[in-house]
Amino acid sequence: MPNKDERSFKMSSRNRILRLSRYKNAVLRLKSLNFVRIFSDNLADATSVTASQVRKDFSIFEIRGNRRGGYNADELLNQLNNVLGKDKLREFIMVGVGNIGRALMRYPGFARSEIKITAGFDIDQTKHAPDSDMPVLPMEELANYVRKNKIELGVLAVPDFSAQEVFEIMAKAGIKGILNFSPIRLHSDKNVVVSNLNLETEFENLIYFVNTGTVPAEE
Amino acid sequence: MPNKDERSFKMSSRNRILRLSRYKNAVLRLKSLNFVRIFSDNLADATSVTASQVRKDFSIFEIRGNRRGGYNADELLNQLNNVLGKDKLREFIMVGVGNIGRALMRYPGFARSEIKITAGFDIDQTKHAPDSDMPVLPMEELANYVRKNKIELGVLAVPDFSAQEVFEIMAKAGIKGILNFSPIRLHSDKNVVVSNLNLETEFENLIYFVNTGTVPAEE
DNA sequence: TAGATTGTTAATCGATTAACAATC
DNA sequence: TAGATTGTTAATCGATTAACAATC
Repeated sequence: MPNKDERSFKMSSRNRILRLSRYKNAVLRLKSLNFVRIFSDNLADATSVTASQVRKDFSIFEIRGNRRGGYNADELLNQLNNVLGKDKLREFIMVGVGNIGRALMRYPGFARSEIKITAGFDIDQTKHAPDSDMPVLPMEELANYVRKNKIELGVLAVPDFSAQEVFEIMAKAGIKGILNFSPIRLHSDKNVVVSNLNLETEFENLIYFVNTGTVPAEE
Repeated sequence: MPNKDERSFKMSSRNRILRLSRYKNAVLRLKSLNFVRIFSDNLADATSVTASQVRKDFSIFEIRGNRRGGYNADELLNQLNNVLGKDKLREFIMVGVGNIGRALMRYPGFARSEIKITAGFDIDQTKHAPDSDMPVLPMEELANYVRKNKIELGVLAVPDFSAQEVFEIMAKAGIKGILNFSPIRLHSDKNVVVSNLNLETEFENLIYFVNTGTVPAEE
């Protein structure tokens, strides 16, 4: 839990949070161009939304600017990072060290961010590497590792036939949020938030819009 | 282009198409349980939407059932596959054969589907493997390969600093649809459909919903 | 036929946008 | 101060849901 008040948590749609991530990325880019003040119009242009939408989103998270002076770039970045939980390091375990799992463990894009995958778990003992600096451990050690290291987040990247079973192992171990790359759609109960990312579905979506010659709405 | 009439193409939202993919996956599962007739209520349960939503989605794509008898499982699967372009093999090139690119090239989930990555391209010559059955070729050969093999679709998985440049190479070569895994948001012009999938953003989204203890709406 | 389910229309809900008063 | 931009309210738009007549 971040240090902010419970009051500041708003029930928000997935799309709104996705936009906040994009604003954050745009602010990073504008800052690298030495912007000190950023206007809602700047962010609107950079992320292809309306300026009204930007101000509305900010307003919902009580991100306040300066009438006439826009938003201070540093402050804005801080506030967005705060909402997105980038105020401190977030540690993940990777469950399933196959193609996708291994790729994510090595993904350099996380290096600059506050996201870190600290260990992998797999049933295949040929993949085990307990002494690596990013260790791969047997599934049996998952619960213990999660407890000892106070891990709350995990990525699930196992084949379809074991997804449900592995989900339950993770939930039982106390994992609170799972990013699910398996092709099985998992349903979150009260205790675990699940975010499903189905690769085949993403490909199918692109194929549809290419076939029809239409353009999908911006996410 | 699929064999269907232009008239049958509806301008549709990304979310609607994502739901069609899910219905399709649910139908596959129900068929494997020997279902012959499928009701809108069955799909509603299986995909966590309302039965009204299912019928509305079908109605928009002129997928017709039988009053009283629901939808014939085989017919329904066919019609959904048709809309989603799974009526024939779709060939992709992979541009950027790093962690993510390689993982997708080897992803077994595509084997059963009508999605195939036929070749990879990379500037790093240590990655080149022109004689492999899934060849990795130099970037210089991309345009030629695309033309010769009539490729329309591609995955972009290069680092941020080269994303824009590589996008333009792909567009110029005649690629019509790009699934973009790079952290740079690309914008589609009239000629190329771009679908952006930002991994960091997906992680941030999960983190937000775990932190706030709220549950994201079903996509 | 009687009963159940579709297909579609109308009602509702939520998200986006426009407009503008507040104010820096 | 005059002018420009925010923050918020009201209007619009689009997507979801409810309801029910059509019909198998």
